[in-house]
Amino acid sequence: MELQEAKQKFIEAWGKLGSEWGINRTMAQVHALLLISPEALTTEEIMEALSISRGNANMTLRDLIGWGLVEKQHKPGERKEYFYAEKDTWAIARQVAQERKKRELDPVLKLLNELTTVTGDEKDPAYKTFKTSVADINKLAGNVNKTLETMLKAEESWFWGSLFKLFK
Amino acid sequence: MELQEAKQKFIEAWGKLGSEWGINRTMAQVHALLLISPEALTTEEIMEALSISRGNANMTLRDLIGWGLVEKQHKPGERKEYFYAEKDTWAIARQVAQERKKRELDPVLKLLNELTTVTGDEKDPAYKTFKTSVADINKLAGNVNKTLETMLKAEESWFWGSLFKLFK
DNA sequence: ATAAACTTTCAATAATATTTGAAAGTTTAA
DNA sequence: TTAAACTTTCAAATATTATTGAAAGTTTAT
Repeated sequence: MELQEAKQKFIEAWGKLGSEWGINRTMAQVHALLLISPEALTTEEIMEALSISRGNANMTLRDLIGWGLVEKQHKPGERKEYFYAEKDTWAIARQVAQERKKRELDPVLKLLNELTTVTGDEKDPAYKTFKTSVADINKLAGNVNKTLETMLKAEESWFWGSLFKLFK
Repeated sequence: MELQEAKQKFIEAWGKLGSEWGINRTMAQVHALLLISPEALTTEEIMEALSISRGNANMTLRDLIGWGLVEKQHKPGERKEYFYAEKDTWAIARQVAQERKKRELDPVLKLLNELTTVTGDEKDPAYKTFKTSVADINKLAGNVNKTLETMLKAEESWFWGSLFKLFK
């Protein structure tokens, strides 16, 4: 396969994967483009490469910066802003995990904890089932949370190394 | 908090979480409703409880069955179909992980492997960066894949027990 | 102060995803 | 068979989300 075709497919696949996981397709594609680019790119170049508008490129880049996946760069003597993506995959994974934990898991955990205080009639099956289900989900969410927290602190080698030792 | 309000909030939160992770909001809500219901429910009851149309209820239930999260039940002497959700949270987590792995991770892994065979000029920075990035992502995806496979086989107690020992 | 170079905003538009509801299909009982 | 009870389908309508592009805003150099 030629580089040009491979790039194309990679960007497409990354975009699809992103959209399947609730991440804007364009955002994933811009990220993919920057990931495989050795140099930082300008807004113009990104617009051109992905055929998107200036407004879209601007907002998407801002979001990516918000996720901690991309940073602005300035070249001496130039007015233009350049955008560069973190290339360390483990760092990317941690960053995404951290953001989604903060934005989505934490609020749910908070609510689940509140829901465990629900009052009702112990004889009522609806009440009992509700309590059990919520308690159960709460426990799993707590476990996921702890695992993520460990992962966020961990070095890649330590994390996978330990996991593999565990899983033989 | 009263049971009625708590149910409401739970269904809402589950729907929101689902939509943030690329799962249709209604599907997540129907799942939530069944999760906290001690009895199997009919299509009518689900339509009523969530104010959704018959067509929507029918399709959503079919999808949930496709995900292995809900099953049909029949009561003797009745024509109506009843729907019941698996209540074991660990089983749900495994089921979801398995489906998403099959539908989304596996195809990406396949593509990534193909992309590692890209040909090009070793002196070309674009080529080198592409190869490195893809190889790196491929490795991480492989690790995630192996971990999921282990998780799919694992018993809950063993899985989290081991994880906690590991993470002290 | 002015203008060129560049970035940001956001109302309008387009694209995508979800939902409806009525008709068609199926199954069961008599 | 017939009809009632129930389920499924899918084209059309609606709702949601993403994108455009031109105007407004900002910064820098002269």
